[in-house]
Amino acid sequence: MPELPEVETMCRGLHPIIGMQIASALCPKISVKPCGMYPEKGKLLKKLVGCEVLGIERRGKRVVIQLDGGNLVFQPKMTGLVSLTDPPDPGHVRLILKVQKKAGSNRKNIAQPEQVFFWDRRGLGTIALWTNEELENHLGPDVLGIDALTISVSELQSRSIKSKRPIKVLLLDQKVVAGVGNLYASEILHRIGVDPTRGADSLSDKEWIALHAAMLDILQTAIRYEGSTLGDGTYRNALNENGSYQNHHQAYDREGERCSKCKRGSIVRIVQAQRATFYCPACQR
DNA sequence: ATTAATGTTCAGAA
DNA sequence: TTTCTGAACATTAA
Repeated sequence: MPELPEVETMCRGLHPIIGMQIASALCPKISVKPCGMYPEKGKLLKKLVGCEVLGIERRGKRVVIQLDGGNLVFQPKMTGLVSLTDPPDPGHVRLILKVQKKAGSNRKNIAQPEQVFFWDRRGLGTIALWTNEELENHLGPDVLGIDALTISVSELQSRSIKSKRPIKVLLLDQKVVAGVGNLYASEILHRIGVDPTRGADSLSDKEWIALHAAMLDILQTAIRYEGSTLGDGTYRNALNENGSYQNHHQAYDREGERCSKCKRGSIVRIVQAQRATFYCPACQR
């Protein structure tokens, strides 16, 4: 399920490895197909060994481990998980990095992690080692940005306003704004009472302002709750605990339930661009 | 036993 | 140029 809040939570959980060194890198033998890697597996693993972890950063829905040998970029897609604790099961671990204190480091022995793993049940996720330039080339403007520097209303509006695509579908386009996922797109539009099927070009200035504010508020709130752990429970925070924002969803996965906002309509499920959308036809116009 | 659905995104076609 | 479709993959529920 990794959307922005879940990826942000993963990144925060990785901070203890900053300053440490990669002692070894391996792909465990598993019965399912290996996940996508760039460069190809052998080269990638070799390049990682000996690198020092300089920092951790979220870019859109990607986890970036900054190394002195490049940026190690994980794209969790549907079911990926980057963590220091135990994976949900051993059969879908795609990469293990053993980490150690750097020689000569004077770091105290405060909960030194021993390994980082990338677990991905479906295996749609990817791992890439990119230069700074390659990383920048793959970036869209982030919803929350570095150090919570957010995209502005005018920037959001100018990037969207010419499009006739349904507003819900447009919010999922990572080239327009990076970080909004399927679940949170439904929540955002429900909050501001806008019908997800409306063309992006039909929104008023006032609605763009509301959309922008709701987007930031919902995503930041979801980060505080460490994301949403859905049905199959694959997503966990750094301590291997479930997120809790799923308890605050107003629309997503609430088909048939009474709308919490208007108390009149009930939530319906439709399909847009082959993805589920949940909304209240009574109050989202 | 099939089929549909699941958090994402990319290439290629329309 | 923009927008839509299918594919990548594993698993569970209907």
